Amino acid sequence: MDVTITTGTGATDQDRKTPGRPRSARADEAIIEATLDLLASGTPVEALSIEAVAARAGVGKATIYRRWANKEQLIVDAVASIKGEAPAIVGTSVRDDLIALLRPIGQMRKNRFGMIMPCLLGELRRNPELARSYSKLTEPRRELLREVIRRGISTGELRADLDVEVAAAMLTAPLILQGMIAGNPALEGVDLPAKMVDLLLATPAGAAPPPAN
Amino acid sequence: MDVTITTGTGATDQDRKTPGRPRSARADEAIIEATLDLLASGTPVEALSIEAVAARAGVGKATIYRRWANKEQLIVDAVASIKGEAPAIVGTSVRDDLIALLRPIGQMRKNRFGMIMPCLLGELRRNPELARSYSKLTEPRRELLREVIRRGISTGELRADLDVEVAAAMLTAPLILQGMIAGNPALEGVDLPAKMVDLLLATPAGAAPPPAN
Amino acid sequence: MDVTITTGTGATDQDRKTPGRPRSARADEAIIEATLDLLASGTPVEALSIEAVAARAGVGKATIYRRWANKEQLIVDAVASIKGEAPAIVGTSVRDDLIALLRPIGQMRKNRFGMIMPCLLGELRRNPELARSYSKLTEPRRELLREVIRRGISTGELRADLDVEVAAAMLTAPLILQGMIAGNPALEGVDLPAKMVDLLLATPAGAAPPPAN
Amino acid sequence: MDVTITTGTGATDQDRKTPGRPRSARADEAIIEATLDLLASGTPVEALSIEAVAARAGVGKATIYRRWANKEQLIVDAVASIKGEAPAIVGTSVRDDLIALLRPIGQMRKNRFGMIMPCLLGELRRNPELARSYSKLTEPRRELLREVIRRGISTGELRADLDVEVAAAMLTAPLILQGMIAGNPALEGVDLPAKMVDLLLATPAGAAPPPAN
DNA sequence: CGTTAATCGAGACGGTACGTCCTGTCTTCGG
DNA sequence: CCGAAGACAGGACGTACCGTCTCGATTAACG
Repeated sequence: MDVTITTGTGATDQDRKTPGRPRSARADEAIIEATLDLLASGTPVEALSIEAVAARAGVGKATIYRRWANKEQLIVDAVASIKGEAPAIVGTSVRDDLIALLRPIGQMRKNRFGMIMPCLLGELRRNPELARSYSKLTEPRRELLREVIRRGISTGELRADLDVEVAAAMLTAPLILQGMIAGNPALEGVDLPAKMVDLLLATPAGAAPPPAN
Repeated sequence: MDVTITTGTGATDQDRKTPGRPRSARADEAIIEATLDLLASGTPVEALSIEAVAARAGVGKATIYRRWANKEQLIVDAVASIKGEAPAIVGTSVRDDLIALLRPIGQMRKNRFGMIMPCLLGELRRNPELARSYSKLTEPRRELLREVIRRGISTGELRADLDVEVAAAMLTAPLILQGMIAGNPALEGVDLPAKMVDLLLATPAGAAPPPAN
Repeated sequence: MDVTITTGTGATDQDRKTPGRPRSARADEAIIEATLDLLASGTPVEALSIEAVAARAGVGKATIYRRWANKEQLIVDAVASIKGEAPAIVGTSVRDDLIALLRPIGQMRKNRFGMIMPCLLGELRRNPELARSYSKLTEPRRELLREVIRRGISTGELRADLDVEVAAAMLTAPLILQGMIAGNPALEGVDLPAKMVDLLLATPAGAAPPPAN
Repeated sequence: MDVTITTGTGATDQDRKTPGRPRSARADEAIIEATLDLLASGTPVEALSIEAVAARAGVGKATIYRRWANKEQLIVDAVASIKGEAPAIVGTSVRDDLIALLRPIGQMRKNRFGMIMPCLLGELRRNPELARSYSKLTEPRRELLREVIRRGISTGELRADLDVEVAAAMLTAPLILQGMIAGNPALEGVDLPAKMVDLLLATPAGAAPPPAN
């Protein structure tokens, strides 16, 4: 077994042209599109069948299996393809920047990304490689967050004893949990991002602004 | 079709005894036991088949379907039945209590509860009733945590501007995410519970105690 | 008809008083009636389920199993209970008597007995005891037929070289086959009983009557 | 849902080749063979399960359901496939020919065809199309018989007032009944074919040949 | 410019599991 | 003890997908 499953990116390292008919790009698109369609239209991820994807894409099942080794990888690729939305832009105060960065996480529930992700968690748990590939996907946003935190520390806006990674986790995890999973009804009406950021400020919010700068 | 699926709680509405042979308690146990056995022995939740549970429990499939409408509810009931371990006990300082309370959450990864839960998230997301029943399961521990936080605020150990719910979320969510899902490699060696608790102390850990205030 | 439905346990006809509550005759009737109802209303014999009979009779399944060892015996008893119609009466000439005796056999197709019997053939084939009990059921009619044939031979109306059993078989079998099973379309409009009897007359029908008598 | 179940004849309406992988002829054979094996090895027809056929044939259940809409049609096709043995050949006297033609019918009891057929009668009764297809199967033998009878009438060996169809029915029906169903014990040792044929001879067997007539 | 070889759609293949139904047995209750 | 109700273990039903395979028909680039 020495199959080459190109999985999307398909960086054909070398110039060695494969003989025979090349793979149809239209099929790729149609498959991804069909997958997202089905997921968005309510199909639970675990109940998504390759058969249905093939039918909706107007494609033979083998055409899918030729590209993706299994259902999960297809779904991950499909999800990755929608993840391309631009992240938030940076503004004036560190507090505002953090809040702007965090807010969309809490609203995942409402978009199709939030509908799909929780169902992948089980698979992510079992398949570390997949988890890594997913984490690479979200890395840019996380890096952005870390940078803002670092800036906050250096400007004195945030507590000096902050560990950047720990702070990032404390800020994002509650939102992710709230966004993906059922969440705590006691937090329903609360402006969670602001409240959390305030807890990490060097000076309690509402108090005098940080000494200088 | 007017089936009664009793699912565990078995609230005998009234004293009216149901006619016919009563359901066997041994079957109940055998089914739950078989389910946990299979899950603990590596079967991915989504791949757990009623057929296999029935076979291992030495029970007809109908006996399972008579009690649980679907696989997910069976799994939730099964999981609920193992969750009964007593939570941590309270000690001396608020900081130590919090850490003692949080530490086991981060170690879920290693026990079978941590193996099972992530796979249920998708189902929890779609099925609010199920989510509620699950949340009732974890409520005692959450309440304990909230109490300790409240105590910390009143003694002045924790920041006065803490929202109890927000603080609880910030402390638990990172651990849950780290425990259930792959998590951040940058946090691998870190004593997350301690680091997080320290960030919510009124006075940075190691510094002088709060100035009366 | 003196049906003793005890089929199996049998021997209720003694004075030995059984202790406890006696079996309800209403249940017996209801079960038989329900069985015939279901069969007559199109249910294929092989698809008749004890469950359905019990439900329609308003009786527990165990009540049926207590009386009949299995489905086939229940059906046979049920069929036996409708078989009690009086056989034909004997008249003037042997030819007319035979025809009168044979005609109803050909019309079985139209009554519910004809609907039910063919489905029992398979069972009769495998279960000789059952076959014997069925044959006992039809014996009176067959004996009547043999008697008429014997009379015909002695009066000279029928061929002298007739074997009574063989003649009876030749007269009844085509009608049974035609009545129970699909039958030959070429025989659809034909007055089969008359034609067959004529072939066994000593003198061809329409020719001069037998010499003496 | 617009499935085509080809069931044997497979009249390819047009030359238009169906796309996709063609159906495997080996599977066809294996299924039929397994069906006959099971039936011949004692399985009552009504108890024959598709599951068992599939298992013995080494075939998926779907492969069977793709070809036959239900169990009965599968069985009929299976039976049809064994019925192909050449019928008897014609000889010298009409009497001998008839007897040679009839004898195998009475011996059906002993071969697997005789084991299987009675169980199909119920189905034949309910399903006229099926009955027709079965009757087509036996037609060649019946036609042969009719021909011999016609020859017997024209040569004067058989009674002149015979109706061919009626005579055929009288000769075959008793044998079929005796062969398929339990039958009359009084006929057990009798050479039924010979006895019956003799009754239709113009001159009683052993007597002088017909007087020219 | 015809080979050659991998692609395409379609759909059959051997399987597994589904959730329903029925079997024949058992276990309870109330009469 | 009977009758009803209904749970029990078992097993077949017919369906839906799985992941693989085999078709005839396209496509390119290579020779």
